[in-house]
Amino acid sequence: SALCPNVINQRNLKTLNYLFYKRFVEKTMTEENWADHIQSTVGENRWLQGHLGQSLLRHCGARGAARWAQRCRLPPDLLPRAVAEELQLLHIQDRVEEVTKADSYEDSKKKDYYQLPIPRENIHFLQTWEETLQCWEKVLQPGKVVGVDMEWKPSFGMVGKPRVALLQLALKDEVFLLDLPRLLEQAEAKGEKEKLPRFIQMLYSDAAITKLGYGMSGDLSSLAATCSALKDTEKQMQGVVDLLAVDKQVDGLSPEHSHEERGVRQPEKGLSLLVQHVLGKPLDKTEQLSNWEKRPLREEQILYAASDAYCLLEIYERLCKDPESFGLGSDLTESLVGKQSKKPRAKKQLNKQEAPSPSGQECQGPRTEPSRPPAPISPQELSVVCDNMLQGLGRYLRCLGVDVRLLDNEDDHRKAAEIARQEGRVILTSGLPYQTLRSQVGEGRCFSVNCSEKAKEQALQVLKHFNVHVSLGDIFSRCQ
DNA sequence: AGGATCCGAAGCGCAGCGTC
DNA sequence: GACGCTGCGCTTCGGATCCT
Repeated sequence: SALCPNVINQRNLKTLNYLFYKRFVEKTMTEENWADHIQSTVGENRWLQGHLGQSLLRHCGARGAARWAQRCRLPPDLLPRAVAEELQLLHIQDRVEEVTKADSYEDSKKKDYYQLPIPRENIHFLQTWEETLQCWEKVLQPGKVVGVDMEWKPSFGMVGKPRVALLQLALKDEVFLLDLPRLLEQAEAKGEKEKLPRFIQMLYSDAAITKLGYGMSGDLSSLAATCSALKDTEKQMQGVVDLLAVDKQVDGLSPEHSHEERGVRQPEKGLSLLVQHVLGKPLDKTEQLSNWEKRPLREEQILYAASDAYCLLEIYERLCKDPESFGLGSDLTESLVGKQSKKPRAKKQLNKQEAPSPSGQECQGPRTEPSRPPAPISPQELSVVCDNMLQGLGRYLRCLGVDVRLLDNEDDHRKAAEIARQEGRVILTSGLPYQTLRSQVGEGRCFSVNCSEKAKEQALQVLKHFNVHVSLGDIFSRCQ
């Protein structure tokens, strides 16, 4: 089967082509990662090796192809002749180059990227059960805050869900990298299959341990695919903070005020961008797409994996310290932990007017005001802008002497916000727009009217809310 | 590539409003 | 009261984005 183009070979050939696209067209893969993937795709399959040789010649010429062929250990007899000849020459030059290679890239990278603040010795790569037990004892303690992340091999053209190849747990002083495939395999051999899943289960379901992640649902679905015993982890988990949720709030409210550098580089996104915002420097993501199933892991991979989990701790700590400066409520922990139960999507609850307040922000709906009634005002002192849905109410209020502005039919809610700001008016609206408008205008500058009431009832509602006292002289006072 | 999620646009039924 | 117009609320769908 190594020689004929059967189904599996065809699929791997497709993957091979895609990898060429990534490396030479999109240019989004480092040499190391690319070589790893190429090797794991082609393996010892001579048919694929032949294809690889030809593709290399096509994409990088005889000289370049020879380099890659050497690196991927392609048998010379399968290479196009021109490449094989270059390969001979290369062997001679190689010695010289090895010396200069080492120092070139070390410096260039660092400094510009987030660096792990803990020494290398404190990153532990765990492959045995005994080591894992020690990790366990340190992690499973009430009050701990743990950065959690996972890595798996990207599924370039492969079928089926990816299996987790590495589980990273970051504590304040050390990071544990669990070689999941290895540990599971070992446990299976010993007939202790449930042990590791149980540990993970305990970690996720313990509300006293704060788990930090970024986009955890993806991690968890991979985890479920890796180990069937962990299918329900997502449902049972407690004490989880997903920093992806924070990311949006930080982004939306204070877009890059931490650094005034513009134009130079902006390709940072996702977690890297969040790290840049909060900690100053972005994350080096070059290892993200590497082959996480290959052992041993390269040093760069180990550092990347550890940083990815550890930076969560640092971000969290920083955000907890002064959440306000990042535009977050002061109750960061609670709100985010609470937010985890995001599954039940707000469906029909909105009908009942009382907006659910998901993260504890006070809502200024019609029913929250009676705590401290302001001094009564006359209708002339109230300026409002009415949603076009509430034209009836608008006219009614106008008759009572209130300064009312009605939206034209083609205007949308942004217009209402604009007018409200420019003319210092309070917005009267209903339903969903209330939620959006409230966030756009100042405190108490937006009032939600119950749509199911008649205009008269609505008007009474408004007058009561703003404590407006209507006298006989006010009525029709705005009419010429 | 492939999977998950988010977000906005579009479609649809319903109901208020104005007009006759 | 019938009719047309219009916005709301809900659902669906596709594109963008992020993850490995």
